[in-house]
Amino acid sequence: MAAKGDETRARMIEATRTLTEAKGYHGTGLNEVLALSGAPRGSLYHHFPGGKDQLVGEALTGAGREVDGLLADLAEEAADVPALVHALLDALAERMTASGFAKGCPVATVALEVASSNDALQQITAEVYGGWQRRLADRLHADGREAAEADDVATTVLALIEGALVLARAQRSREPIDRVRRRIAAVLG
Amino acid sequence: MAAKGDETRARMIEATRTLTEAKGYHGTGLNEVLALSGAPRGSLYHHFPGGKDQLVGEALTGAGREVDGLLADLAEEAADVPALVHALLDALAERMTASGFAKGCPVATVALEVASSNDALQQITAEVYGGWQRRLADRLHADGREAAEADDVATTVLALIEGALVLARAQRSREPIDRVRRRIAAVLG
DNA sequence: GTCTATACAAAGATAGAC
DNA sequence: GTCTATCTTTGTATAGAC
Repeated sequence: MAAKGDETRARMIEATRTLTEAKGYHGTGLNEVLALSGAPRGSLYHHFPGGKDQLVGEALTGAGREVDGLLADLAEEAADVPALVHALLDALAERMTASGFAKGCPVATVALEVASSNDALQQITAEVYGGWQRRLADRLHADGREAAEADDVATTVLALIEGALVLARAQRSREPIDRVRRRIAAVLG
Repeated sequence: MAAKGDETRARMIEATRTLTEAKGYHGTGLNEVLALSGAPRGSLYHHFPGGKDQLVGEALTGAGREVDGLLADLAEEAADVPALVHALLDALAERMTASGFAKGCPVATVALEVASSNDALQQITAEVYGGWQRRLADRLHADGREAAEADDVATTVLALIEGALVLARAQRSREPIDRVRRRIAAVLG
């Protein structure tokens, strides 16, 4: 059975995911994390001796794994890659509007903040994006694309999604996502 | 002739642009801005009575105007939109690598941080992106695209560029930009 | 009106009680 | 081993000297 400390630990990571997705690494205070998770102050460095970086790092890898699982599911269900991307964009747009434009890509905000100033976290964001890209490239390759082109297309699709999330959140509108969605067929042509 | 205070003011905005592009709104301290710009401590609230938000706001609008000017120049020089985007991606990739992956999109990092928590700055980032989108849509329309499609394509191109910059900075590699660049013809087809 | 010194709050991290 | 209280630093903002 799961110990109580493990639940607390999980709640702290979940709170960190929510807060860093909306406001980034520097915008998320550990006090906020404790308040949102309901965890007591002293538990923080007990569960995360590496401090804030460890906590945010685990939040990033957790979000990365979750999206990767979603991608794997969609890759299995969808008839083709356009259908996969359509379903993904719908899910992301819904999640974003439901959160009042607080939720977009769970790693992008932190990724941009740490890219040139925090090696440990930069490496984690790089690996998360690399995993998603590979998942898309594999499906494109399975559908008959040559490997090098599958890599180019997968990165392009991922960039398109990430960019649409940036624009949608910046403009507080799902329209950029919908516009990009209408052009997916052309992008994958 | 320009007063000395105006130069100091301009240097503070420039320093803010550099720092917020790399580390975001919350990651940029006013002490850092003062250190990088060489401005004295007391000048800050003299030149920017609105404090940090005014300073960052002016940095964002300045960066927006500068990129808009670049877009206008490229729109005039380039033979077609693919050539325009190629030139833009080349310039952005060069700028990014030359800065050690500190420079990507000058507004994206802040845009993601403030989207759901700072109304004044969110509005500025929304307007900056809106201006860039319009600039691209106008050129597409001038090239013969129907207006609604020009909007869709312009937003798609902008999203693609923004996403490529996110991935490139996260992975500290210009390869995502190069991969996207190779797919531009297909996207605009 | 330009700058130095400082106030006040919040950050991250730790020490020690239980 | 779980939590309370505190320590140090850094953040933004302001007051007052010149």
